[in-house]
Amino acid sequence: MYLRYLEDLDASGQPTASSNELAHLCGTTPAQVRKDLSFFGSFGKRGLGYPVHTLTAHLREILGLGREWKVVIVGAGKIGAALANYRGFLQRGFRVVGIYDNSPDKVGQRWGESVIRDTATLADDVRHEEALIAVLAIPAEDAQPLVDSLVAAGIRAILNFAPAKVTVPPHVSLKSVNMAMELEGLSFALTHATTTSTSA
Amino acid sequence: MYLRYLEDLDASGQPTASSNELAHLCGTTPAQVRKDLSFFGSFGKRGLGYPVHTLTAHLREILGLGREWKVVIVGAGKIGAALANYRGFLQRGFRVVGIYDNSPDKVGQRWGESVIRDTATLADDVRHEEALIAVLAIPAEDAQPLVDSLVAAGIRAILNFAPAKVTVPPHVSLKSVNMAMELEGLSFALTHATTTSTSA
DNA sequence: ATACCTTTGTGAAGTATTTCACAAGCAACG
DNA sequence: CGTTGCTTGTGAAATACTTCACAAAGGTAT
Repeated sequence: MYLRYLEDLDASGQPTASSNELAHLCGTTPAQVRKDLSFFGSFGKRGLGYPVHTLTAHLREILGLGREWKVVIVGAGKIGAALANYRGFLQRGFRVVGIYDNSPDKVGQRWGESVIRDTATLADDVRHEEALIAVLAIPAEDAQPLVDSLVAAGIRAILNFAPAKVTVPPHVSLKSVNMAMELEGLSFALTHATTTSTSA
Repeated sequence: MYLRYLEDLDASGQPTASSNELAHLCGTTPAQVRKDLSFFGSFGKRGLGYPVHTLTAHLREILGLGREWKVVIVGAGKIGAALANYRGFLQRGFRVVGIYDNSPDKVGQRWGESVIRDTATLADDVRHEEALIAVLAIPAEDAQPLVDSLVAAGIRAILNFAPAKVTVPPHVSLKSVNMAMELEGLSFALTHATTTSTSA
């Protein structure tokens, strides 16, 4: 989150930012900002604040964005299309090396520079290309079997958009985004609206 | 999260579930399950566990899913399409009452049962229909102005898929999903992979 | 060079959350 | 109908996180 706002500040040419300023941007407190950043090192200058450009570079490094990550997208539906189109990935070092689907209608279609491949070849491709990250945008019922084959093929992280429970062994990182669950969180907030305000 | 797994158990006909069982399903601990549920009431039977069907109903009520929420989708791109297609919303009481876009090419197109309307009419429609939830799937630069007009029109909750910072007044709930940020979290986990395993 | 203003980095204090551990409740069985 | 085995609900303990508050710097103006 800090990286996001620091990039904006950097682009606007601002040389430094105080914890107070970052806190207001990020919706947190100055003390929180200082504690968070101090966990990774001592980046600021007293009396002046944090050097925006340098700190941005440090955070990128900390997040592991100094290298290129190969990503496969599984599922050439609407969400898969949205992800494949999203320029933000490449900008941040995530290179989509393949888009997969198991429908014969879709396999072979051209999407931008890439051609949709058959999910049957996914595991071999992952192994061969050494792709470490997979993004899943497939029906719920296909999720777990596919995850298992990806894990067997050496995948190391999975971003799951399928509305399904998936489990992975401890050495694989997993993050699930469930749109229905997000809306339910909002429903809860609305139902119990006092002065309570959710954000971020 | 509990609701998700309880629904599965309910569908499979299982009459009760212990905190231990729920914990394993949800990737948490039995004590955590009991503390969480006890916050809202005393649902379980000692020696037996929690009654799956009853608890499911209780959680739905707690989450505010006992009513219908009117939702507008703004942005008829790929993500908007994915959201509009998603059957999960209706199943959970979220009824999409309108899909909006500001591109003349898109306005008027039919998508399933609905026709894409012009964003220019959005604020009036929200006011008139009394839609309380908006889902944003639009370019980053359009996000804040649109949010402001939605807020002025009486929207009460926003689910934001635009990769942009948006701010809302305290009486409006906001949840943002940023795909690049999710991937960066995975990148961090991979970069600092020791035995550390992220999940959920 | 000195005084003064600003802002970091960080122990200590204050909150919040999670885990422990166990009494009390319920069902089943003989 | 008592005994046994399992499971909840919950105070208390343990752990984690956030905020406070202030000494130590860095800059700036005179």
